[in-house]
Order: sequence, then C-alpha cells, then structure tokens
Amino acid sequence: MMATATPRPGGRSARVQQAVHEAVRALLEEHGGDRAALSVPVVAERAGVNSSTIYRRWGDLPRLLAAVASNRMLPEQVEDTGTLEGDMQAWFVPYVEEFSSSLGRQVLRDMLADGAVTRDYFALMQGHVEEIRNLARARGETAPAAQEIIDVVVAPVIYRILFNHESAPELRVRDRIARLLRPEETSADPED
Amino acid sequence: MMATATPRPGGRSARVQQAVHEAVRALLEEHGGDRAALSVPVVAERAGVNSSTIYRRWGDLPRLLAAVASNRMLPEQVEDTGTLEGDMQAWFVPYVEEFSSSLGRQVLRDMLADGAVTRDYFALMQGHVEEIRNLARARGETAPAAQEIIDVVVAPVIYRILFNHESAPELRVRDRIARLLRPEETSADPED
DNA sequence: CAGCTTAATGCAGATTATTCGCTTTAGGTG
DNA sequence: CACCTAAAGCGAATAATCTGCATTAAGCTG
Repeated sequence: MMATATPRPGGRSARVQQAVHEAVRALLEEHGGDRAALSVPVVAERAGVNSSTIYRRWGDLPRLLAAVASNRMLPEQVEDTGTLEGDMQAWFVPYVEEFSSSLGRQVLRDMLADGAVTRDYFALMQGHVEEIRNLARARGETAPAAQEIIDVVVAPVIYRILFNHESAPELRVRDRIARLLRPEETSADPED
Repeated sequence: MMATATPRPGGRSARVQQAVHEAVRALLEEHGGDRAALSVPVVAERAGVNSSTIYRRWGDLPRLLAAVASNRMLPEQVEDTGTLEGDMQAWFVPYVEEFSSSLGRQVLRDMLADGAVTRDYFALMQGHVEEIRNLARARGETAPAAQEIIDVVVAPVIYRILFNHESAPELRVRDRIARLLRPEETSADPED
C-alpha cells in the first residue's frame, strides 16, 4: 500500500519490508508508543535486517514511521449499505475510532511528518468520498459535493483529533453526518 | 512566546535562545527550506553556541524546529474593526497567507511534529476566536459559537492546507467567513 | 533448468551526531 | 561585594549514519 513502487516487488525485497514494518509495530506496542524507544539500529536488529538497508530504503526513522503509519491506517473499503448516510457512517466511523485514540493520534502524527505520504493518503480518502457520492447518485439520492462532505465532516473531525485531542464520542461523527445530509430534521440530537 | 518557562528568563539564557532561533531561520532561508541541510551541530555553530546546549534545551532537532515554528507563526492579535465579519477577516486572513505558502506549510508541519507545542498553539488560536466572539456579543451582534466558527472556517482551511496543498486564493477564506455569518445572502460568491 | 544480469542486501570501516560528567560562567540575591 | 545556582561550555565516550565494496537472490534468456 502506497509502497515504494519497486522494480522488483516480489521475493526478498517484500520480505524485508514486511519484517521491518512488523518490527516497528511490535516495538511501538512494547514501549507504549514511545518514539524515543525506537531507533534505526533497534528496528533493524528486531527485523533481522541490516541498518544500512533501512537507511537506504526509507532514508530515516521519521520517514519509516510515516510509511508504517500509512500502511497501518489502511483506508476502509467503501461498502454499499443502501443509503448515503449508511455508507458514510460505515466508511468514516472506523477511521475516527482508529485515529482518535491516543495511539491513533500518534500514528497520524507520524504520517503527517512526511508530506508525500500524507498527500497520497488523503487523496485516497478523498477518492473514497467521491466513490460514496457516486454510489448515492446512481441510486437516485441527492448527495452533497465531495468537497462539502470533506469540509463539513472530515476536516473538523481530523482537526479536532489533531489539535484538541478529542475522543471518538466527543466528535459526534454520526451527528455530523446526519446534519450534513438531513439539515432540517437535526437541530439538537446529541449522540453520547 | 510559548517558550520554555525558564526560572531565569533574562540575560544569557534569553540571548542563547534568540541566537539559536535566528540561526535556524537563517539557515532555512539559505537552503530554501530544505530540512536536510540542517543539523544540530550546524545550527549550533551558526548561533555561536555549543551543541550540547541545544540538546539540553530542546532535546532534538524536530523539537527545536517546532519551537522556532510556533515562534515564527506568532498569532495575530485580535483587532476591533467594528464588525464580527471584519474582525474575523482581519484575524484569520493573515494566518492563511502565512500557512498556505509552501514555506508556511513546511513550518506548520514542523510545529505539528511536537504534540505539546501544537496543542498550545491551537489553544491560543481558539482563545482568539472566543475573544472575537465576545467582542461581537458586547457590540450586540449575534455570533456563532466558537466551536462552530472553528468547524466551519478554521478546520477546513487548515485541513486543505495540510492535506491538499491549496493556495490562499483557492481557500476562499473571505467567502467561508461570509457564508458562516450571512448564510442567506451568500449562495454563489466566488472571490477569485 | 543452467547461466547471466542486476537490484537489493550485507558488511565493515569512516564519519558524524548525541550523550554525559565535569568545569566554568554569569544572573540573581542577601 | 560575595555567594548561590541555573545554564552554558568543553571534551571524551558512545551511538547513529553514511559509504564503498562484496554478496545474494529474483527475474530473464536460451
């Protein structure tokens, strides 16, 4: 996923990548997400790989962490639940659960450190929003523009996770989706 | 600003901090914002300061960069222009100009790497929003909740800067503010 | 399927960054 | 003015990073 497009993707190269990714995940787990406990040599040893391999493939620790983060935060697949509101919830609620935990926020931060990875990841998210929107339109539902969905639902939630450290219940994702899609009906409708 | 609250803020300590901050800014300038050109020893030499001083005070390069970033991106002061819409524009437009440039985005990213600095900075921004809102209410204007201002204006703009690399004109900040404050009048009102 | 080609890895030495204990400096205080 | 102490300087020890060269194994060719 979002992997370096290697000319030789099979075999050893892939095994090394997997070993390194797993080593990072395991080490973060063991040290309660404490980045200070990680270093390239430590990851290398755990992965059974030479340090210089990591430097060559990922450049430095932050970029390795960003790669692991974007891999770990694998975008949900869009799923057809029959309604736009259902699709939006099925798609976005799991994201928020992932990202809003203390660990998820840290992983998100790791990803943000790498501009290219971040951009790819969020482009993919936007693609999913467009997919969901197209499903709705094919069904005959009216659907807001993808940009509006992002402005009203996605952006405020990501912003609050990142800058306010809000938890999933505080974020009221279902409520935000409902307000966007059914503005008349939903004036005061707390969900937690 | 947001400085380590030093028990002894005057004198040498302050001079060192200033020298180091200036060294970082100058070096970034010289190398076109290329982070790879910076290292703690390089900054130390330019600042005329010992490397170990930097390690002790800031911990590592990313945290130093975050400190410099939050210092550089000094929040605008709230200014009473007579109307809520004017105050919002006077306050937020300069932010967007700063942040949305390629250099500003990089600086924002530097800041985001440090959770504590980020949180302080955005808490300060939120305080300003509340100040603006209180000014408006004191004037007798009706004003949206601070949370709503952030959800509708601030969050989408920051999100798009960070994840879509949008430029200031694309972000249509004045338009966003107008739509929030005068929802009836503004249906289609491109500003660029 | 043996032999060839080459990207990717391993290895070891050189370089550079980071840490640490100790000494020195200079604001603040009585 | 002498004392106290947080912060800075210094240098040696440790650790991380980079680099050139040797080795490995995946993909290709015949």
